[in-house]
Amino acid sequence: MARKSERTRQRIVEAANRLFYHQGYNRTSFSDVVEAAGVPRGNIYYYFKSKDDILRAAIDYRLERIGRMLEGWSESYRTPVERIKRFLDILPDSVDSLRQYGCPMGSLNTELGKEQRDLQQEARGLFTLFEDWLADQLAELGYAGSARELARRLLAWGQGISVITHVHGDAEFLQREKARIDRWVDRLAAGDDTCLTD
Amino acid sequence: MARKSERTRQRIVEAANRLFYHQGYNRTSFSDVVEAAGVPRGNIYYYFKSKDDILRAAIDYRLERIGRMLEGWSESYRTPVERIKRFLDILPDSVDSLRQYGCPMGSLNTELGKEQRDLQQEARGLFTLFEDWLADQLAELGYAGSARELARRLLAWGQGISVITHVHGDAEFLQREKARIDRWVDRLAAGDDTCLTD
DNA sequence: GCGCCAATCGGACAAGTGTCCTATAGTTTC
DNA sequence: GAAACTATAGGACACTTGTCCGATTGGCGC
Repeated sequence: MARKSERTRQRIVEAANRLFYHQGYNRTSFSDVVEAAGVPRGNIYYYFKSKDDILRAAIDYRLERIGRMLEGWSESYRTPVERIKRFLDILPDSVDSLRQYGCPMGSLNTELGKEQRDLQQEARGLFTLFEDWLADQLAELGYAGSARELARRLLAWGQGISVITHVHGDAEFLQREKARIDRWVDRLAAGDDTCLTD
Repeated sequence: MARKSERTRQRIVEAANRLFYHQGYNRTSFSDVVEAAGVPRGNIYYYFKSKDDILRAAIDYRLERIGRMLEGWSESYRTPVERIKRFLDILPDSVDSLRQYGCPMGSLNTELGKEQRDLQQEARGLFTLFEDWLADQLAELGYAGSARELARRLLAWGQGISVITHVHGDAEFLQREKARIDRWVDRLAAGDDTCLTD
C-alpha cells in the first residue's frame, strides 16, 4: 500500500506547490490545499505535521526537479555556452506564467525573506542550485576566477526582468532583454573581457 | 479639531505602511496595524472602510513622498546624469533595509501581482512614477528615442540587484553592481551608443 | 447652556485559520 | 480468521481574521 500512499503525498505536494506559486504561501490556506489535492481535511496531517512542513516538502520537490533538469542539460548539451543559453531560454519559455505570477523562485524568496527567515533559508537553496550550476559552466568557459560573481549577476539579471515583466505584464520587454543577455553571453564566449566590468 | 484627526489618520497610514513593508500586506493583520498605530480597534473604521482601503492610502502616501523626492532632485541637481546618479544612490543608501526586507516597491508588487490585480494596479503606479522621471532624464541626456526603454531597463537592473541582495543578504554584491550601473551611466553620458544594445 | 457633529473607544460578530482527535476502512502478517 | 499497521475520513478545537456597533467624549457655534 506504500504505493498509493506515496501518490497521495505527491498529490498534496504538487497541489500545494502550485497554489504557493499562484497565490503566495501566506495567502494559501490549509483548506485551499486540501480542496485542490482532493484529500480529506484530517488526512493531510498524516503526511505533514504542519503547514510549514508542506512548504518544505514543496521546496524539496522543486529542488529535485530543478536538479534533474540541470543534470539533463549538462548531458544534452556539450558546450557551456549552449547550456547557459538553454538556461536563458527559461525566460521566453515561461513568459506567460512570469507575467501572471512572477518568478516562482524569486517571488517565494521575496515573500519569505521578510519575516520568515527559517523558511526563506530553505527557499534560498533554489537560488544556490542554479548559481552553482551556472558557475560551473562559466568556469568551464574560462572564467573560473569570477564564475561565482558572474553567475550571481546572471541570476540578478533574470530576476530583474521577471519582476518588471510581472509588474507591467510586458512580454516584449522580456524578449528584448533576453536578447541582450544572449549577446552578452556571446561576447563572454568570444573572450571579450569588457563584459566582466561593463 | 480637523488637525488632530488628520494626525491620527496619518499615524495609521504610516504604521500600516511600515508593517506592509516589513511583513508583507497579507501577513499584516488589522490588529497589527491597530497596535502599531496606537489607536483603538474600532476607531480605524472611522477613517478607512476596509483593509484594502488602508493599503490604498499607504500607496498614495508613498506616491506622494516619492513624487516630492523626485521633484526635489530635479531642482537640486542640474544635469540629468547627476539626477540619475542620485537615483542610483538609493541602493547603497538603503542597503540595510534591502537586505532585510527587499525593495518596498518591488516586493509589494510581487506580492499583490499574484492574485490581487486590482491592488497591484495601484502599486504599479510606484514603478511608473520612477519610470517617467527617469525617462525624462534620459531624454534630456539625448536618448529621447529609447528613453522609456532605458528607464525600464534601469529599474529592472535595480530590482534584480534588490532581489539577490535580499535573498543572500549580500551587501557586497549590491556595491559591486551599483558600481557597474554607475559606469554604464557614464558611458551613456559620454555618448557611447554600444550601451544601448549591450 | 444646549445641540451638533467629529472623533474616540471597547467590545461583539461571523467566518476562516491551522491543528488535533477519534472512529473507521483497508491491507498485511501471523 | 485474529491482530497489527497503514491510511482515510470528517468533525471539533481554540484562536485569529476583517468588519461592524452602539455608547461615549470632545469642542464648536449659537
